[in-house]
Amino acid sequence: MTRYAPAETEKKWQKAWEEADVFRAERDESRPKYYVLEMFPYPSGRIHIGHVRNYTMGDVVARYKRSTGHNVLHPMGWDAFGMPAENAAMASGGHPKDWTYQNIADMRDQMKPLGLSIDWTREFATCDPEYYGQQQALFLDMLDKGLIYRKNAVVNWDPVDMTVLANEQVIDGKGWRSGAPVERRELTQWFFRISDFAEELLEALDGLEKWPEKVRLMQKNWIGKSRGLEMAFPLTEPAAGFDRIEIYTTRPDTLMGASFIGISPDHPLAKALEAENPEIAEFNAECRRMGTSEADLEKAEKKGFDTGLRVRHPLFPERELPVWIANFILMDYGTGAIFACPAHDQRDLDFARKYGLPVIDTFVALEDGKPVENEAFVPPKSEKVKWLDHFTGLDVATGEEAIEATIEKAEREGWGRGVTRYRLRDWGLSRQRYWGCPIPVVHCEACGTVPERKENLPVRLPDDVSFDQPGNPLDRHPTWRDVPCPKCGAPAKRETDTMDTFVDSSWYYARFTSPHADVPVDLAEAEYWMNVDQYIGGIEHAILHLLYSRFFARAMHLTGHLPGKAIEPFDALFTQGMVTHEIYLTRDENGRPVYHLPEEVDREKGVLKATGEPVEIIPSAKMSKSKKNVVDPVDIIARYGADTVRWFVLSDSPPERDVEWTAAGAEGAFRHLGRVHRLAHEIAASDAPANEHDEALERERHRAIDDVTRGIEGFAFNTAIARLYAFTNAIAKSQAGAEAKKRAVLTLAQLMSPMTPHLAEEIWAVLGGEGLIVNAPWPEADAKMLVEDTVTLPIQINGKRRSQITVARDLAREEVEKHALQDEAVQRALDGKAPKKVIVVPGRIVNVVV
RNA sequence: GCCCGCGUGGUGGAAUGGUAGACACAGGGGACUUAAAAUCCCCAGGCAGAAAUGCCGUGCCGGUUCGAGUCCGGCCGCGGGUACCA
Repeated sequence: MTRYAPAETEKKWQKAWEEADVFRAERDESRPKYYVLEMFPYPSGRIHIGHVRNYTMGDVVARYKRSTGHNVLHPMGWDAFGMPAENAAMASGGHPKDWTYQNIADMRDQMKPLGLSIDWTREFATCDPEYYGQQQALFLDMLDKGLIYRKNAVVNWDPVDMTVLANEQVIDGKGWRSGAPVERRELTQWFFRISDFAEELLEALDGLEKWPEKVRLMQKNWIGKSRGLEMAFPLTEPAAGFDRIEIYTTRPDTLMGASFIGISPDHPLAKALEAENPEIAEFNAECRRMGTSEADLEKAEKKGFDTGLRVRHPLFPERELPVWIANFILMDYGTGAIFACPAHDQRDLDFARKYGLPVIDTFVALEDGKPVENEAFVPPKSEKVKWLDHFTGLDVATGEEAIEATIEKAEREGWGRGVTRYRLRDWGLSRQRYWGCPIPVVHCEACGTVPERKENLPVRLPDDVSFDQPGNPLDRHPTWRDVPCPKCGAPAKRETDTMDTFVDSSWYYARFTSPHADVPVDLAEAEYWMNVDQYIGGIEHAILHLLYSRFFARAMHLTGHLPGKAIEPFDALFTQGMVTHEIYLTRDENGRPVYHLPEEVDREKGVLKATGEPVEIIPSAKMSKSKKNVVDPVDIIARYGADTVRWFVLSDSPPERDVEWTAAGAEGAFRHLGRVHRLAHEIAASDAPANEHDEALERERHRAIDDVTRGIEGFAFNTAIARLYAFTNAIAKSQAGAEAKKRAVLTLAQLMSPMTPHLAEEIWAVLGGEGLIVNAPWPEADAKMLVEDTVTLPIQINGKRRSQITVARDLAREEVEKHALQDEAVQRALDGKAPKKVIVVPGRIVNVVV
């Protein structure tokens, strides 16, 4: 008998699929289509176990849908622009392009042995000029439609390297290479008007029924619709050309608790005051000496500066409030100015206590309402509270009621307007980097900003660049940068910023429907293939990538590049958990982390093998190359074969949950597949006659079909596999005849085929299945074979399981109760008394309360 | 800080509000073998007990319910996102 030898058989079946060209997807109106897509990878150079998990899940869905008669589109490509390629070029002197294409070749070589049912004829990389040229065409059409505009925005500026840093490159407020404290600096940048779509993107979330609730909730909160009041506080004396400060608040009901006005260091008034007051200039400069990330700003120590200016409270003209510049107020939200109500906002309270500002209660709890001391009183807006002499006359009311009453009063009296605002900001797409899609515009002194002509697309990245100095090499590339104006022909300069890589990944799913078209998307193909029926990817993309894609699909529709049906491009979304692994780090002389590979660390002693230096161990974190905690699955594939790895990653954990990676257990998966292989050969050689055990095995076969099918449909791959273990055990133990066993093993092979396609083909061939299993229709369970005549019910006494009874499946409730009360354990517990209550849940449980 | 998740045996995990620990991994015992490997069989949450069985047990505290791992409230811990990592 042949041993299970995946190294040989997996290649053989991959060749058979290739020769039959089974995974090529062609438009075919006569068959229902199914488009399954996994989030495409960044070509870091090595696949990691998270990729394997992601693509195996997608492959299970793709293969299952194929066998249920669908015309399946299952493509693969590369999210190939981005910072790591430039970092590699800076570190080792190569070119981002060479690095990227080499990585793609390497990763493709690592992926192919997995036997994924991918239509490789549709493969592309976002750094292919054929792709990014079409992206430039989309940009021009969107610019023409008014979906894109320019404005100033802040970036992280490294004053030593004289370059813009990504948030990731700012560590503890310092540039990652120079170590210099970063500054916030304003640049003119391109923006998508995504905030114009805030309401629509919010409302459409309700229709995404096949998306996880948590993702919809995250997006809802991110869009952040709020109802509030816009109003102005007049300055007691005009200053720096301002006579008032416009604020926006979602809690106008607490206006009488206002204790000061806070403005952002980037507020126009704050900037104007810098010219007059060197102390303010210094304070603002200090505030700007930090990164731009929201997390950093919010977590930074709260600091303020009293401008000395005063405003008059519009409702209580006798009250004057001081105007402070505060580092925690963001210019991007609202108007960049707030009124602070320390009694009902913890951050305001901390600030007030620090600077000795008043704390004025506006409401207290209904029961034992006490004034605020060191903890702000912030009940839910829907909770009734006792108002203290409220200006609307309310006494006991909820926050919501008080807000509405305040807005109504403000509008009636003319000192404020109720407005709806969104937290969502426009999407800045400019990046001051080389390795991205060039923004196809030219800046002309006479004509201003001029779009490139479409016939000149793609605007190709120049190859002759170097990364031996910091900054964007496009800025110092005269023959690429200096071009004639497309409009007037005068000397002009190309835009040297490139696009955010999120733009690349916001439409690749549409490009896959016609990857070689000479327009961005062939509408006939998109009409057939869109939408993506099942999208699969990491939960870390729950907001940005998915929200940008939803916006971009709408923008593409408005510019005629997608049919209206595709404005929500992903019908169903599954967010897989991340594969995590320990991180090992030491610190350099400046306290900055230095990461180490697992093999460099003595895990037992917690030290570096080479130096004996102690390492910090972070127990669990997302795998990332920069943190050096990526585990390479290639060795395991080489050792056990693709089917074992596929089986193992699916069986190991529920797909939506994060998993700490450990290879322990892969061996067991391999042994099991070997067992299935052996079982198939034994049964193929058997001629045991039909007998009385056949029916039981046949019933088990139908139950397995039913359970596994439901497991796959519901993304419960781990339990589907547990069921397949049980089915295998049942076949092995069964004494049924050879025919019944053959039927069972053929079904086992089919049920396993989405997970372990090579082994399934092998078994199918051994047992004389017709053609390739990949082309065989999915087995169907006979409902009649699934029902049992009797059912065993647990009996609880006072909610604790004490006994059980076996009764006919359809026995009446009263009869079940009667039987249960006869039970010995129940009799003992009752001790002759009548039960207080008996609960019978038919088919499930009996609970006797004594 | 804010938003969203997650927390169950030695380990991965299972469980429409209804028998907590399915199915595995690691482990222990046994069969086969000269031996080993491979394979097959059995055991296995904790405590007490020879056993029957009893008590305890799903991060912690409280609540709803005949019944809570599951629902609600409050904590603790961990993870993701936080708009220039992808």
